[in-house]
Amino acid sequence: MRPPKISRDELLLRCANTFKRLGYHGTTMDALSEACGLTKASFYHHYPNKESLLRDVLAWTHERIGQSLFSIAYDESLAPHERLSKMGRNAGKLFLGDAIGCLMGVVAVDATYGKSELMAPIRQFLDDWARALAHLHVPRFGEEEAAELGRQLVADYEGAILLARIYGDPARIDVVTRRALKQLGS
Amino acid sequence: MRPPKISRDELLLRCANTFKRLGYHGTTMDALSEACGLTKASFYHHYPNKESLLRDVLAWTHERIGQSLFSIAYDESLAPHERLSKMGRNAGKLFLGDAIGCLMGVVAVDATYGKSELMAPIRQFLDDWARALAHLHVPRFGEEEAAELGRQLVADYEGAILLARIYGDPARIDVVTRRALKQLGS
Amino acid sequence: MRPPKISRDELLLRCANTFKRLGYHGTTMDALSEACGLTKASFYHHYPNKESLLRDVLAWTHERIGQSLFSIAYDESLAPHERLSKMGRNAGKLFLGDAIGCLMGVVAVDATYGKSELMAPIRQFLDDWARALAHLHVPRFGEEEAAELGRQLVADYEGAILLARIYGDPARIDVVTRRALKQLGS
Amino acid sequence: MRPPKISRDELLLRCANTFKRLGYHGTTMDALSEACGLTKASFYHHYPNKESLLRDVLAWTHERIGQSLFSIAYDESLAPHERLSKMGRNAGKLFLGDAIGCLMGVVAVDATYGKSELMAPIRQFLDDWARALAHLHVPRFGEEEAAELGRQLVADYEGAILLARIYGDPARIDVVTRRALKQLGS
DNA sequence: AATGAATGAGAGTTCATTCAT
DNA sequence: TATGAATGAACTCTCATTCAT
Repeated sequence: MRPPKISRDELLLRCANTFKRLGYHGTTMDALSEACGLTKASFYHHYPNKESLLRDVLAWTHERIGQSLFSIAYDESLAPHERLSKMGRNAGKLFLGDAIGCLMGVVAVDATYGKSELMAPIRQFLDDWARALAHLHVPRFGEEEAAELGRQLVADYEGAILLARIYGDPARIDVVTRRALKQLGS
Repeated sequence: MRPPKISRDELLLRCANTFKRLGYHGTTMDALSEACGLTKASFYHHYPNKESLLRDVLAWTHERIGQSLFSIAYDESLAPHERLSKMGRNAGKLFLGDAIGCLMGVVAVDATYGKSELMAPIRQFLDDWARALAHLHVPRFGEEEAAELGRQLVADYEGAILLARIYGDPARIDVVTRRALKQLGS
Repeated sequence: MRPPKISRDELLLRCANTFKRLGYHGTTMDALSEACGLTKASFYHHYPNKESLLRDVLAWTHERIGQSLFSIAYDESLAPHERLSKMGRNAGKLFLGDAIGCLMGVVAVDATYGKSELMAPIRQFLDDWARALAHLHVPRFGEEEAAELGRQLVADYEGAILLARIYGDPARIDVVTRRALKQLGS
Repeated sequence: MRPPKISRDELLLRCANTFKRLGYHGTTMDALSEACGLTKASFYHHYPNKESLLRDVLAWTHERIGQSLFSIAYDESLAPHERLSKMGRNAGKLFLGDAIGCLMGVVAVDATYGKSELMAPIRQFLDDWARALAHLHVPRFGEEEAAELGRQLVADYEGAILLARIYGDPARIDVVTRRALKQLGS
């Protein structure tokens, strides 16, 4: 048996980028397999269908962004505003590259209203993100208000990412971070 | 000659809602014609293809929201914070109903990256919205800063609408309005 | 009741030209009605369906070409070679104009093998033409050989018309006439 | 990997015959795929659309008839009149079988006037044929007159094939050969 | 007779998925 | 695992024809 031409990680990364760029309905199995350097039939050895692939892509993306972004919020070796700043910088990278956008937001928009079970993992992702951002605000605002601020910041980031995509202008994302830093008080 | 089964306005409204709910790629001509109470073939009597329909739907939506939302910003008989408040209330209605979401945002996400000419009308819509919101902030913040605040508010609203869609919770949109009112100073 | 916007003759002429240009399958009811300056629905007041229209178009064309072309062969006031020459000149006109081609040949090619009842009027047309040309050769070649020469000449003309269409070069048709004149002996 | 149900050659032959029988507009993708023993979707695995298929069918037909018909003209081991006779016999076979007709002529008639780029390969085919026939007449008539005779003979053959199709009488084609042999002088 | 609107049947094409080597 | 071939279902769009004023 030949070894796989592509690792699971590489495959998921490339598929995530493709979904992010084209949306769920706009992404064909051809586009996915080509992005992975496989033929369509070979691709099906890795995933039995488009939806189960998407599920894994969402989970993998959650995991990846959890480690490289959300985790920063809990790094007690840095001051809250330093963590927030670092998170903002990393967000800039994660939501750019290949195509501007947030996979979760993109999928939420065009795969919703018909496949509601896809919304659960997306909500979990956003909840996790909100929790991380909230954590930074607890010292200054208390549990309850921090939770609300976290949710608001997630919405702000998603809005900024969407506009960045539409205008082709990544800088819009940083605006959110700066406003949040001011609010936190550096 | 036989009377039309549906008026142009009614048709565009229903199609707009369908696109908003299912996205561009997720919307089939069958879905559109059924939404209008027509057969697929009859639908083509009104529009020659899906993309030209979308173009008209976008223009019509811009026009409609321009009149019912953006115009409020220029009603000098109200104080700025009253206008902002009214705009927020109307936004709540316009982006709900049938499906939570902003047509422009939805289309931008799943029809982008391939049909860049569709982005122009979407940007114009967002620019118009930002200009209206900016107008309210000029007295207090001056032209330049107001412009920036307008753009930020649009992003905030879009983010809130997206999260409202994902969580099925329309109240998220009001949060943006309240925050903006505080910023304006009532 | 309004008077018709178009006479029967004018309608048949325009439809004949359209069929000649686009072929039977390539001609749509839209093309036919537009050629007649009518809407599609109005067109159906004149003819109930495409095939019965074609039947009339073929009959009318036969009649028309019979009078302006075949009849020349029986004009005993001219010498045979003069009649042949005149027929050649008229053919040049009849098979050009609007589109190079012979309606009968065009229809035979793309409406055959499926609607064989359409072939009968086409054969009658060609038989009539062959008879006319044969008539010119009887004095010199006798009944039997003349009949064969008539059939051959029809084939020669049809071939020349086809090539004239393909190369966009009407002159090809005259070559047949000149060769026939030589054969007849002027 | 699964073996193809049909070879490229077989596919092109069957499609050529189908186009020849039904014309370009009269031939549906269903008819083509059925002729090849494939489903419509499978057919698209071989050719991406109807027009590119036609292009290949024309080129392949040119190639095939070039080898089995035109090449005879250049076989210097036979006397010119023997070559002409042999070409006539082969033509009889090539333009019969499955349906009487010349693919090039059929396509020229019903795919013309709108897709002029399809005419180029058809003209090349006819030019090649004319050149081959001309070659046989050079010894006796000289370059220039031979060229003209070649073109005339092609038109004669096309006319005869058309009439053979209309009357269902293949023998009409041989008449052209006999006349040409007499002209050449045996 | 004229016409804008409507429509069932199909045409060309794409897509997610399966087969067989 | 890899892959060229195959396919049913669905999708966008066209066409001949009918309806209703």
